[in-house]
Amino acid sequence: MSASWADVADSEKAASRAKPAYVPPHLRNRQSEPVAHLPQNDRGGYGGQPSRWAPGGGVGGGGGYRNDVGRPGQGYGGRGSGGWNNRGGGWDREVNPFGDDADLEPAVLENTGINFDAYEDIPVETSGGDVPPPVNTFADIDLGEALNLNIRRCKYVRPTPVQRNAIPILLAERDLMACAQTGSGKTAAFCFPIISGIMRDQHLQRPRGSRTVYPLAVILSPTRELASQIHDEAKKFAYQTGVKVVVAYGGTPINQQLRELERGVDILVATPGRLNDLLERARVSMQMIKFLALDEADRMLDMGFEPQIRKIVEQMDMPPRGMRQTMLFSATFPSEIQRLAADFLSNYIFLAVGRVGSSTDLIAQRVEYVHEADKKSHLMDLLHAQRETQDKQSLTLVFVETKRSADALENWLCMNEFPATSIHGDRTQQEREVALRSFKTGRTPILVATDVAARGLDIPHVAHVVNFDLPNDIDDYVHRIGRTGRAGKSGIATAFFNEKNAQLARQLAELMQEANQEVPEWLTRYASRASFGGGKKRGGGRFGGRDFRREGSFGSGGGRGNDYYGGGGYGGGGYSGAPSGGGYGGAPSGGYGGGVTSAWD
DNA sequence: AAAAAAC
Repeated sequence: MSASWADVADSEKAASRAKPAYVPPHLRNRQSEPVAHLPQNDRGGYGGQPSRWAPGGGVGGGGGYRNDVGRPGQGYGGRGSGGWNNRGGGWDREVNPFGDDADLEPAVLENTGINFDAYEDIPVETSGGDVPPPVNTFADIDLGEALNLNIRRCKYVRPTPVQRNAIPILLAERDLMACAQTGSGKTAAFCFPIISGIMRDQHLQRPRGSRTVYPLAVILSPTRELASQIHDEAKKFAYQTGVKVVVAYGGTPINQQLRELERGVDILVATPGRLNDLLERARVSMQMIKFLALDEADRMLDMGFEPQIRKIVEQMDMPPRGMRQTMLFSATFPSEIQRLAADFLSNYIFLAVGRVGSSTDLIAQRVEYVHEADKKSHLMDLLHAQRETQDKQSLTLVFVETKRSADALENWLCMNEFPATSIHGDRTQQEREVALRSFKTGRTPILVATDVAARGLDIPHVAHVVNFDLPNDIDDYVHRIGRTGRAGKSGIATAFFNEKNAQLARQLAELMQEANQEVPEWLTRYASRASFGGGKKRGGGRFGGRDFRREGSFGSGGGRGNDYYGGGGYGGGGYSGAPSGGGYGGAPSGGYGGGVTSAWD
C-alpha cells in the first residue's frame, strides 16, 4: 500500500524513461491519496486493524462502528465501546484508539530488552522547594485503574526519566517548568497527571445552559500538526476514563470543532489563534481551568507568540497562577524565556532531565561546507548515496529557511525523480496533512519543511535530517535534529554550512563537541573567528537547560557557566553517555530492542 | 529577515 522510496523512485525512473512527463508535485499528491474523510490510521505502531478488543471493565462494546471527527488522518479503525462519560454526551461511543490490543499478557511487561540499568545514569537536576522524589515504576504512582490500563495498552513498560520525575511533581499539585530532550516522553508526562486529576474532580459541576463550554484543562501547542498529535496521544491515555479530549486549531472550518466542543470537553488541546477566537466568541470559557500546559513552551513565549499567550493566560477568564496548576515543557529553555515564563508560574519546580542515550548520542551530526549555489547538487549526492545504503523504510526530512524555497526545492526534487513533498505555512491545512501522511507512510519519503515541522512531531523512521539551510537559532537546530534518533533508534543529521551561517558557528561547534561529535577543523576556525557574536547562553546540551533562578550562584554573569558544561557540581554525578555500545557505530545503540514501545513520545 | 498562529 505504501510504496517505498526505492520502489517509487524506480518506477518513476522507469516511467520517465518511457515518457518523460513531469507531474507537478501538487497533482502528484492528489492522485492516489485517500480522500480527506476516509479514516486512515497513519500513526505507526498503533495499527489500523479494526480491533475486537472488548473492555475488561464490562462496559458494553458497540457494533461495527467508525467515528471520524472529520479531519484527515484522524480516524482510528476500531470498534466503538460505550464510555461512561457522564458529562455532555454519555451516550457517545468512544472509539478504541488502540488498533491492536492483542497482548496485555504479563509476558509483555517483562523481558523487553530494555536496559534498565541505564536509567540510573540519567542526569537530573531539580530546583525549587520541596521537590517530590521520583518514582521508578508506573505502579508506584496512583494514577487510577483506568489510566493504568491504558498505560499497559500503550505497552509502556516503565516511565521515562522525565515521567519519573515530572509526574510526582505534578501529582503533588506543583507548578513545573521542565526541560527534557526531544523524544523523551514529555506528552505523557503532562497528560497522565492531568487526566488523573480530572478523574478525581469528576464531581465538579460546570455551568450549563449556555453554549459556552468549560474545559478543566487546556494544552497549547505552537503548530496545528503538533496539536493534532497531542490530541491523538491524549485520547489514548484518556480512553474509557470518562475524560473527554477535544482539539481546536485553525485552517479548518470552525463549525465541526464547535459541535465537538458542545458534546463536552474536559481537556482542550489547541493552537493559540483558534483558542483566542473561541474565547472571543464566548464558546469556550476558562473559568474552570485547573490545568494549563504549554508544550514547546519556549516557542510559545517567543516574540511571535507571547502576546497571544499572554492574552489567553492573563487577560481572559483563566484563574490566576496559584489557583490553577501550570506546566511548561520544552527541550530547550533559554533563560530570557524562562524569565517571561515565570510570570505564569507559582512557586514552581524547575526540572532538567536527560535521557537514556541522549538524542545527541543517538544522532550522528555532520556539518559540510556547501556554497549556496552547490546545495541542490550536494543534496542530490546525499540522496543518491542514501538510496544505495538505507533500507526502504527510511525517511529524509529536509529543512529550509523559507516557504518559497520549500516549494522550490520540492519541485526541483520531483523533477529529478526524487519522490518529495513539502510542508509549510502557506500550504492549506489539507495539503499539510496530506503531505505529512504521505511522508509518514513512505509514499514520498522525502519531506521538505520549514520550521513548522521542527518541533514535537513524532515521525517514526526518520533516518536523516538535512539542514539544507541552517537556522539562525541553535535551539531550532536542536529541535530539528530531534526529529530523528527517536525511541532509541539512531539517526543522522547533516547540515550545509556556509558564510551565511557564521553567526551560528560557535554554538554549533560547542553543541557538537558536547555530543561527542567530530567537529571539522574549518568549523572550529569559524567558531573562534565569530566568537564576538557568541549568541545566547545555552543551558547546556546534556540537560537542555538550567534554572535561570540559579544563574547568579554560579557566578557566570557575563559569560557562560563553564562549570555547567564541565559537568561539575551536579548531584546527578557522572553522565555515562550511551547506555549500550559506544557512540554512533551504525547499529542502533539505544536501549530498546525491536518492537518494544516505550513511553518516549 | 523568516516562520508560526484566526477569520
